[in-house]
Amino acid sequence: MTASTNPRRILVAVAWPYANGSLHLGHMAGAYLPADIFARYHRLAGNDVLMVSGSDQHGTPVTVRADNEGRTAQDVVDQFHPEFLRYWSELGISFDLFTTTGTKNHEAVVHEMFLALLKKGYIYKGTTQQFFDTEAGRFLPDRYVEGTCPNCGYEKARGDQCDNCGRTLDPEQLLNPKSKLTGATPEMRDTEHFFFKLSAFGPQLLEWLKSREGWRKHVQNYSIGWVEEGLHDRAITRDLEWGISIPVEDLGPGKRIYVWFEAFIGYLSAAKEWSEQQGDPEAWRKWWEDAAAETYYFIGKDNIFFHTIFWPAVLMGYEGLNLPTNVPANQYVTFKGEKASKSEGIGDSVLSYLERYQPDMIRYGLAANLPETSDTDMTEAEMVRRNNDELVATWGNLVNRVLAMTAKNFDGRVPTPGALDDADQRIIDGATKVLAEVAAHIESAHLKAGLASAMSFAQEANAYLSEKEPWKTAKTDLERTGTTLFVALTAINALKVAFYPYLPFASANIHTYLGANGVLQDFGWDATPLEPGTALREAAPLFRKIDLEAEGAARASA
RNA sequence: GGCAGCGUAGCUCAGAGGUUAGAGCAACCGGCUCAUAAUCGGUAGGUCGUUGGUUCGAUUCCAACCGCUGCUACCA
Repeated sequence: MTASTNPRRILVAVAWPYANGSLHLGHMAGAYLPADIFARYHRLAGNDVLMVSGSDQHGTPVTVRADNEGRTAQDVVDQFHPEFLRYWSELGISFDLFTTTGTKNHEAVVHEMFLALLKKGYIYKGTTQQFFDTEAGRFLPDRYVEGTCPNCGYEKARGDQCDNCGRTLDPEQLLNPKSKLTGATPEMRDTEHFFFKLSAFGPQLLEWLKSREGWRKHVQNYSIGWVEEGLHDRAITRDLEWGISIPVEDLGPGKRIYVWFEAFIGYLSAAKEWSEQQGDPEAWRKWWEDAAAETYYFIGKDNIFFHTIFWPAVLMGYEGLNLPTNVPANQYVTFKGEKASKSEGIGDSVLSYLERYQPDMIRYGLAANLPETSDTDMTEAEMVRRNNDELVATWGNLVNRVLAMTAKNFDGRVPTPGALDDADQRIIDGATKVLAEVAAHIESAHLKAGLASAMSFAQEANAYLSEKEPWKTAKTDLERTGTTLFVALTAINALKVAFYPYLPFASANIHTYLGANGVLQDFGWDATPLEPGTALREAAPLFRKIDLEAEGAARASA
């Protein structure tokens, strides 16, 4: 409806989770929820959004779990990929496609890109030395080598780092190195690999990074600092059996493409896969090749290097595909001051939250405290508090009280307003203003601020009701009461849109309660004026108030 | 060790070279009763991590230090 005549094309690229375990709320807050809020806003604003990601099947974490449990890597993937799909469906994370890196399509796209870069001379062959476990018959990643730290003498230092003194290490520095797989003493062997000529892109990357505007400073400064230190070429193949094959024979068997070199190519292959599914195999080009298209990568802070340096360099080398418009990487959510853990408390699997709470409650709790500029701390009690004091009390109650009064005094129909006074007009204007404000915040990836703007207008609307006291005027002046409720309904009608990216389930309900037909998504990012006389539908409270102690008791006795 | 981000009210977080530093919650006082004992108004609460420096003026800029987090190139 408001779909502009010239819709922007927005690619929302979201981190690929390793299919090696359940996700926790920190993952949601770090990447998936922000991406979804951003995507939902842009769709409603009439832009062409393509939101993609998928399970990362490859990489060490998946094989580690498989080894530990005596299963195949594929078996592990087959367990967690469906679980991820459940999160998205139940939490309302609206991917256009959530695929995996195990598809034929992905392999083909990776091969094509590899060969193109090889042909251009950005990929070359080289030899390195690496520890080899003769008992296991395989090369060992640095992490798989354990030994005594040459710096502090700690005996369980890993090949990449000593956990005791924090020193970064090379595995050959370890005294008395042992394989973590078998305990055997590994030997150094030559191994041949392909390298990506990252060093060739330093100046180009630096110029690009310095010219970015609107990026978060921790993302931009960090990236610039890294490039300024000087870029080294990186091996993009590994001595592994699990992963994407190398499209040339040169290296012999037992080698695969490095997981990170192919994972980010997934953003492109997923777009292509989606296009195939749409019956329009060339559709992806509109997001990847048209320079006017915008690309946003939603990731956690640990992935910044890959998205602001490595992937852009690959794209620069390949040529013809869009570089990131912005990479609004988030910091971490900690739980009671500690980094999210998969084993306890709020760091529990997302599913355990979905069992107890409404998805909008979870979305609100996370969105209100997103780690946009620094790590944020969260507890279950704080999420419940926000639900009760903000979501239920301010927003849910506003909707409920206005609809109830309208049902009671106006037979459940939108009243016809009389003359508007200043207070009325302020709210009517505010309804338009809040949509503009929230939009501006979301556009600049200040999602927390967008939510705060919406909530703040809900408070204004509550204050307006206190001032107008429609429950009193209902006894004396029905026209005045009608005007008040009409104005309040107008505010709610706008807020349902403003809150939609954050609370899609509740907004869909409000849309229905307000007597509108069709789905909210088709009405655009504006407040379609309410038609006096429209019949409202029977409403139920939007959010459930939570008594944490009672819930705790129920859970304890369950 | 190096690099980056952060350190602001009891709690969770905003903010900015300059009139009395903000929000929500918690506390206290008052109003209202339409609403999921929800709401509205008000009061109180901070030497803005520490120490120096630049400046007419810094909590905001700079330096050092302390603390937290991440990265440090074969974990991704």
